[in-house]
Amino acid sequence: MRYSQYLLPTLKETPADAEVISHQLMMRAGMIRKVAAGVYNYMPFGLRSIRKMEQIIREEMNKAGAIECLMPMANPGELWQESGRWEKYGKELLRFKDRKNADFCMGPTHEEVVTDIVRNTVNSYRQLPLNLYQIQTKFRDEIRPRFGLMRGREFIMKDAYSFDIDDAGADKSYAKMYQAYRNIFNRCGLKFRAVEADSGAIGGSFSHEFMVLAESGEDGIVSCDTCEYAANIEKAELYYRDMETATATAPLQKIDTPDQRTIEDVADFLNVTAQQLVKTLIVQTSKDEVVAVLLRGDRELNSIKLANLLDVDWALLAEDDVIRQVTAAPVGFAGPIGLTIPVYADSEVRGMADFVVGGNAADVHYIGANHGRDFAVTRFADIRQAVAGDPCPRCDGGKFESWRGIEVGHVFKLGTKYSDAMNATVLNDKGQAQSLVMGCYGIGVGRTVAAAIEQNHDENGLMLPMPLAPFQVLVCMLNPKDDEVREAAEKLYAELESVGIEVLLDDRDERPGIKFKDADLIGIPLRVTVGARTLKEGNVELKARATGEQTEVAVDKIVNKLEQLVAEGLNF
RNA sequence: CGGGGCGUAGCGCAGUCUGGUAGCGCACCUGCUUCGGGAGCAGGGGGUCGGAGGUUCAAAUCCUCUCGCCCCGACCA
Repeated sequence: MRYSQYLLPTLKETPADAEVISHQLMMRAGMIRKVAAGVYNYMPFGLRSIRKMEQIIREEMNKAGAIECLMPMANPGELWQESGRWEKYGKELLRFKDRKNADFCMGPTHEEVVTDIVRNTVNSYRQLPLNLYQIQTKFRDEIRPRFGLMRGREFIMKDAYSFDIDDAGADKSYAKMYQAYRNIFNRCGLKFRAVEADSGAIGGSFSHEFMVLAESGEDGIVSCDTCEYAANIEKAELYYRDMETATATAPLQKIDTPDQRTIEDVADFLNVTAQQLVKTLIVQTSKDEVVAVLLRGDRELNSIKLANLLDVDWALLAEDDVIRQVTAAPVGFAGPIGLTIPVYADSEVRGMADFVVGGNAADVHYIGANHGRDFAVTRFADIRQAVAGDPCPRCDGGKFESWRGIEVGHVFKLGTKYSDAMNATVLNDKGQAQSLVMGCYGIGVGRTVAAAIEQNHDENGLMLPMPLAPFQVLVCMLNPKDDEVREAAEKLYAELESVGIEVLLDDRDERPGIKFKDADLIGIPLRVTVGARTLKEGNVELKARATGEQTEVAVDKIVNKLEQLVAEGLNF
């Protein structure tokens, strides 16, 4: 490709609305342009990386035995009504009507459609296992799209769905996908971790997320410093193997705490640490229950764990008027003593005695409070947010480390949730109808490219690894008006094309400074500079974008050298 | 959904408080010079100031409504 005839609109300045580095660089390098909030054009240069990502995914999926198909973006509402998600999915599901006033939605994921395919075309266990995948544009009307391709509303996703006759088969399908995902992200040169995750709105029983490690990641992850355990912070289990129920030693005492509402206020006022306080949260659930939740003063509630414990869709902190009604006190003085609603306490609270709690009255707290003696706990359970330093639930002595990650892939074991709801059965070897056991597996294509940029850039621009780079080699023709330079660069360009190397020839009539700055910005892994200075010696200059390493190579050796470097997939 | 901020040329911004008929840098076009890390000089094109309504002799500027975009929050007890 000739730069002079290509559409590669680079920006000298960072667009004002781009916050994270991948978004800024994708804009500046002319890879994407925004059309609306969370909706982007893939410009020619960016599309090349996207397509490479897709191809890596496609190859690994095929190798793992999955079969590519393509389902529609516009989904009939009736399929979603059948699964129950038409009501349940919420506002992220973009719904609309066709001219006959029939319900439709833009597919945010395709369990319904793929289940419909399989129930209509697969009748026997002999046709299983089956894994169908597609690489397709999805639409989710996100509350807050942000960070360019990182969280768009419209985005390209690879989604795969496995169908098995039984759990054991589903486990095998899951394991294959898990391995395929490892291969995919390894091929992209990404630093990532597979972590245990909450299965969220898609539903199901078990799942892993593939997290690319990056400061800008939206997800918190913890991993054990000793064993293999790693999990999304939403899911990370906490288990106290030596925790004993604490015994009360102090008497319960009511004390005045005028205007001391927050944990910090109360701790300071009583001259104790937050660890000696137990905070009482009033929580409202999707089933319209109100419960109290007890946590050590410095801990945070994990509302996903709580929702799972209570078997509800969501469990959120109650509105102020509900708190006032339940506690008969102003907000800030809730406590477990005398409450009539169920009280759920974090496991950690079991080991606490003689603590401070709110008094359910204005300006009153209790000290010397004890569960069992002063109030009853409906149930102790793991309901708090994990933090660095917490004990590992899987091994003895391991401690959590924490970091940020970008979720680029997610594998779920779904079970029979959708096949039951949509009556997708096959006959088993005894001739009986049996629900299919499903799994689903997604990769955010654009997000993975963005994540790769988060991990591979410097202050001058992109440094995408060879497998994802839009081109493999940039030939930088300095001063096209110099006949010798032009002819040498043109010849090199033609030769590289003929051996199948993806080459961009910068034949623009621009000053060297502009060409070098653009070269660094767009970050093609290998740059060959053809200029009068080195050409006199019969050489061109070879520079690796990622390392900055630079060397002169004879004109008649450069094609071989580049072929070799590209084949190795490495910057030298 | 709540809070904050911003919409003026392709990009980055000034002008808005204090109303007087739109400007700077980059980019773009023409010419000359220049040519190994974002050149110089000269000339030039491009904006219904997000939209609608209102106040006024006069509105980018003041008022009302509206649309779009960005950020933060949605864990206060």
